[in-house]
Amino acid sequence: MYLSNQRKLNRTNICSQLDREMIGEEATVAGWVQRTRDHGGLLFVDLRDRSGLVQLVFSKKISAEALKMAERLGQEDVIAVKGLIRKRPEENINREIATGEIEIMGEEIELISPSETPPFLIEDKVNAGEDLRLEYRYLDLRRPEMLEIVKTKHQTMQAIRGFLSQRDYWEVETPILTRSTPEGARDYLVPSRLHRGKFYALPQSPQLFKQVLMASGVERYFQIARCFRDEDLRANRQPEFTQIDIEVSFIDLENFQREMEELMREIFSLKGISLPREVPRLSYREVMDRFGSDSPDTRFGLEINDLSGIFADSEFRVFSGTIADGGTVRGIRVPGGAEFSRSQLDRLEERVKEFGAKGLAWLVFSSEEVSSPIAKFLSEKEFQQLREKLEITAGDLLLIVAADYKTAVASLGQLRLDLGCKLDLIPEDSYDLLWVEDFPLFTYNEEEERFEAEHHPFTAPLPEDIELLEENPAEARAAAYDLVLNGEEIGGGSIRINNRELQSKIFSLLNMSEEEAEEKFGFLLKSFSYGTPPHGGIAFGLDRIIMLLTGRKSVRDVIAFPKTQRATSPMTKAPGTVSPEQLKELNLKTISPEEE
RNA sequence: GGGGGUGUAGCGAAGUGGCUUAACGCGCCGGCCUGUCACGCCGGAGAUCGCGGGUUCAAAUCCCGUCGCCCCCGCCA
Repeated sequence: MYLSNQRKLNRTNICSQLDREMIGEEATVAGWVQRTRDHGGLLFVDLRDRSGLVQLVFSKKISAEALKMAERLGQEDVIAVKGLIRKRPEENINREIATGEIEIMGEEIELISPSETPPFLIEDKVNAGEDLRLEYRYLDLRRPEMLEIVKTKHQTMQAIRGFLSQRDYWEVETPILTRSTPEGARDYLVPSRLHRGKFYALPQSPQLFKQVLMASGVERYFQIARCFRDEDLRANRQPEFTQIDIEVSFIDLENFQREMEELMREIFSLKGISLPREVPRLSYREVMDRFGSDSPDTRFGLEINDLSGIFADSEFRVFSGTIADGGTVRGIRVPGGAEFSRSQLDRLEERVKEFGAKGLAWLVFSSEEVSSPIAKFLSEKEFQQLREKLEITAGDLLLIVAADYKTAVASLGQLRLDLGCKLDLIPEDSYDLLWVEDFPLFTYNEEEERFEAEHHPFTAPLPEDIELLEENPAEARAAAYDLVLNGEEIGGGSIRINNRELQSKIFSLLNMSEEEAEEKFGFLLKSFSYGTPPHGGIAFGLDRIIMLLTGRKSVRDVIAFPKTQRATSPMTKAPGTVSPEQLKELNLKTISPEEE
C-alpha cells in the first residue's frame, strides 16, 4: 500500500508573513513542529519554517478533531494547519518572537510527514557534538542560526555576481576535470577510463584557465569556483573550498585594488558591517617584523620588537651567540604579564617550541628589579636599554626568543595571538582590513635545495627588482598582494608574467626545465605567444569571508556539507570503497598496507 | 609524520580504585492539567562507561594498545 503524495492543505503563507495586518484572515501554514505544550484540552504548537515560528492553538472549542490529532504530534513532524489568525490576548503576547502578537486557531490539521525522535534538539543553543551534527547535517541545518548562514552565503554570492557583472566582469566556468600541474598542493586525482594509466586532476584553483581567458580576450573574468587541495585540514581549511576568482586584462593595479576593497565593503555591508575606508598597505617585511605573520591581526598591540641591538655583545651567550650566527633576538612586552604563573609561562614556552624555537626567555619587571631565570646573565645596562626601548612599566612581562629570523618572528607571532586571545585584547566587533605587499618572489626550500615560487610561478617580479633575478633572486620581490581581514588571509593575487623570456627565466630559477614547463603548462605559454594583454587578478576565499561575516570560528560552520578533520563525511560516509568492477574498468589496483 | 585535548543512556554532562544499585539536566514513554511559549505536576523506561588487552580481592577510575572527533605543528604555489 502506498500513501498518496496528494495533500489536503496547501500552504498559503510562510510563518513570518503573519502579522497584525492579517488578523481575522484565514491562513494555512506548513512546517516543522518545534514544540508542543499540552494543557489538557488546550494545546499549543510552535510551528517552524525557515522564516521563523508561529504559535498554533488547538482546543475543543475550535475543533475537537484537530485537537485530538495535535495531541499526538512530536518534535519535527511536518504538518500543515489551517485556521483563523487571531490577535492574542494582551497578557499573552510573546515579545520574543516576531509573530508573538498573533496565533492561529487550528481548525484543520494534516500530518504530512512524521518524524522519528531526532538525535538532538533543533535549537540555536545546540547541545550536540559536531560529529553528530555532521552525521545528521540536515537536522543541524534546520537550526535557525545555520539556515541564517546558508542564507547569508546565498546573498553574498548574489551580491558578488551583481557587483562584478555591473562592472563588466563576465562569469566564465572552467573545467573541474583538468590535469595535474607541478608545485603547489597535492592534487586530487581522477582516473581516466578511456586512457589507461592516465589521470585527471581536480583544480587547486582556476589559475591557468583564467590566464588563458585573458589570452582569449575576455578581459574581465570572474568565477565562484570550487577548488580542491589534498592537504591536511584546519579550522579554516577544507579540502574543497570556494574561491571568488577574478582576473583582468590591461590591469591598473591601483584601481583594481580599490575595486576589490569596494567589493569587500559591499559584502560586509550585507551584515551591517562597515569596513574601513582607508585600507593600509604594509610590506611583507614590515608585517613579519611587527606581527610575525603574513596575515597579521592588527586589532591589538603586543607587537614584536627587535632586541638584537641590545644583546649583540651580551654576556649571555644564548643571545649574543645567536646573533653572531646570523640569527636574531626578538621580544614581546606583555603589559601586566607579571601576573603569569610559572606553569603558564611553561605553556607559552611549549608553544614557541612547536614553531622550532629552542626556548622562551622571560623577564618580569617590577619598579626596581627584574626577576628572570636569566637575570644573572644580563647586565644593568641591558635592563636599562630594555626599559627605554620598550617603555617598560612595573608589572610588565617580556618574552624573548633567540633564533633564526623566521623562527623567532613566527613563534612570537603565534604567542602574540595566543596572548591576545587569553588576555581578551581582541575587540570582537572591529574589522581591520589591510593589504600585504612586496612578498618575496621565491622561498628557498632547504630540503630540495631549490627556490620555490612564494605565490605561484606566473607571478611577475616587481619591475624594479627584475635585475635582482640575475645576481640575488632571493631578494627579488613579487608584484603580489594579499588582502587580510582580522588576521585571516581572505584573498591573494598578483600581476602575472606575460612575457615569454621572463617566464623562462623564472622557470630556470625554479629549476624547471623548458621541457618540463612545456609538458606541464605548455598550453598557457603557447597562448601567450599569440598576443596576450598584461593582466593580473585576485582570488578570495569565500568560505573564510563568510566565516568572518557570520562571526564563526570554523569554515565547517559555513559550508553546508563539510568534511571532518580526517577529510571524511559522517553523513555520506565518503570516501567509500568501490566495486572490483569499477576498479577493473579504470585499470586500477589497490595495494594493502602489508604489500607496501 | 608529530604534539595536545576529548570520548560515560538519544543529547549535554557529574563521577579519577570500594562509600554507585553510575548523579543531574534535556529529550523519550504513561498519567493529570483551558493561556502556555525552556508550560507545570506525578510516575516510568533507557548506559557492553569508545573498543581490545593487562594490573588488582575489586576498574568508568590505574597501565598498554587501538579507533573516532577537535585544536595545533609539519603541509597548504
